Amino acid sequence: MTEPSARPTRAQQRHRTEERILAAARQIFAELGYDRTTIRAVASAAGVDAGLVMHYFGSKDLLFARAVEVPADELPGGTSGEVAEALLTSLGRRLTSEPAASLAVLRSMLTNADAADRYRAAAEPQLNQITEAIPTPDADLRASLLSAIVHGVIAERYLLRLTHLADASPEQIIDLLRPCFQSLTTPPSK
Amino acid sequence: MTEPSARPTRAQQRHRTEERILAAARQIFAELGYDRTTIRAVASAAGVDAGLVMHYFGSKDLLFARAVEVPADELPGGTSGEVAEALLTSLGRRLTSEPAASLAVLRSMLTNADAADRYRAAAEPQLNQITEAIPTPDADLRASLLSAIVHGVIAERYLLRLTHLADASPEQIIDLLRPCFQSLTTPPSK
DNA sequence: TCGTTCAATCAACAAGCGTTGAATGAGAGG
DNA sequence: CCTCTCATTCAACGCTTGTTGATTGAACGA
Repeated sequence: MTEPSARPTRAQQRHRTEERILAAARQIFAELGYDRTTIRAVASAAGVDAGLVMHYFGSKDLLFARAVEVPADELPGGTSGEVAEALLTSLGRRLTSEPAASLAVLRSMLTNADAADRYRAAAEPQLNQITEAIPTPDADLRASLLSAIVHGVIAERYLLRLTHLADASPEQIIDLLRPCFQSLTTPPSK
Repeated sequence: MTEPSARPTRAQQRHRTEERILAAARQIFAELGYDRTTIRAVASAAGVDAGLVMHYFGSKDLLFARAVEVPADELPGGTSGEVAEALLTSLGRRLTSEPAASLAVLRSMLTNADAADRYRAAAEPQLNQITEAIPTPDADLRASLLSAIVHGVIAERYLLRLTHLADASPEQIIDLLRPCFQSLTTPPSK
């Protein structure tokens, strides 16, 4: 008979503390980027000692890796038009909720090689999916442009906080971008 | 009679050294971003002592400010179609030559508040120019999206080096983006 | 020519960083 | 109850960083 809110077992305690550290790490990495985030700051935000963070995660790099690992959301393939619409709804999801983990990657991407690799790794299957759906020889370039647009919009909305982009509703942004995505996924009509 | 290649005067010598430091700073800031760039690395790349960099520029922040100050290139106003085309040629210019100064800003933007302000300050007049040319109530959002696209493409080409984007010719990229820019600068036709 | 200026170097500081190893003290297991 | 485990803390290390002040020596002005 395990009482519901009894004293936690050791394994539970460890797991809770790890999660608390990871949550703090995600938030601070997202706010400050990799370089400016210190292990001491993460530890103090999680209410533990810096040594404990090292003891649990091994190094700052490994902590970053654990903090930002996230299941890449699936992007179903299909015709070019379907992929365009799927990309738009995926963008809409990322414009509605604000996942600290992917913001941490996005902010650290330009200065941390590991974050850049992680970004590429997360982007690659999506890029391939898009590429296959576009029936033109320059499909890979078109897919890369789509990716650049998505991440440019997210970066300027959440990280740079350009006012007009930060205030707009996701639907408004998506509606404005729909013709762009359609023209990039569709071969020249003539 | 000032011989052409005589021993340089003191003022000349100082100016040359300052320029050498600034060039090194631009390159290293562009490669590594603000945080990872050290004054010692800049000094050594310029072939001088780190103390001299401080003596000339006062602080790392001021050095960064001097290194990335750049005359904002003019963007002539006009009809919405003209602005779209002007934006495209401006993008083409930035995809052809590779100005280290603006890459330094771009790379440091997400982690250095000064770089972010600088980016905003450089983008604002262009944004206004674009906004005025678009005859819709959501003109400012459209302008912000155009800016996000431009910088997203540049970032993924030069900083992240996504292969398909890095290899493509500027003309190819511009041709693919033209419909996007036209749809964003033009009110819904129906 | 003499004193001043100033470009340039050198050595050092204080602070902050990631990281380590020993110490503590409370749970787990027999 | 005794022992082992392990979550957690603490103090310290070696290093790098931005920044400073003294110092040198050559160009400059009178």
